[in-house]
Amino acid sequence: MNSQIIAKIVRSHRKLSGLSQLELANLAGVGKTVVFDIEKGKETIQLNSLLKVLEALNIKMKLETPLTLLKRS
Amino acid sequence: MNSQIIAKIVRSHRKLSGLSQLELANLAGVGKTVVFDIEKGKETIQLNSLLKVLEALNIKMKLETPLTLLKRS
DNA sequence: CATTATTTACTGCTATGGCAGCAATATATG
DNA sequence: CATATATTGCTGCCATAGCAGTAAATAATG
Repeated sequence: MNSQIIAKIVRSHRKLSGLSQLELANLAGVGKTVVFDIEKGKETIQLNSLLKVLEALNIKMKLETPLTLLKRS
Repeated sequence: MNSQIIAKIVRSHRKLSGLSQLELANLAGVGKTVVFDIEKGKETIQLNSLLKVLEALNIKMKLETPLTLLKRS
């Protein structure tokens, strides 16, 4: 997982949901620049901004660990 | 998934790996403040910083989407 | 209990993320 | 083709993330 893959997933799901970047930004409660930057693969976006956008798109983040402990959504 | 859950996962896995926060920070190539902040549940951590720390702990981030497209690790 | 190691907290500093507004393309629609 | 909408790419500004250094508090060890 890296910012480029996140970019593709966000963009494709935004398109599939029929939202513009501005609409998604408003839905997620972030500025449009954040959506632009995420879809551009920016590595330095902040976690909360990314999580807001993912939540607006109904995409869940999961962490997969070698030890199968504490896996939560 | 939120920053509090990420905090718990990072802390528990760091402990299990026998690393201090400073050692983990050095391994991950970030400042010690970043590890402190992640384990404190800071929401405004930057994505690349988080990804570096997760990678150092061998934790993979995955995105789970309603449409089963583009799932990659 | 005393000593060491670790974690937490605080500091000032620098770099930059996030923001709105505007302009320029690019895309879609009639 | 003409118009409307969406996107990308700028801009300056402000807030703050990240940094190293230090010190205090906590935990671990002999």
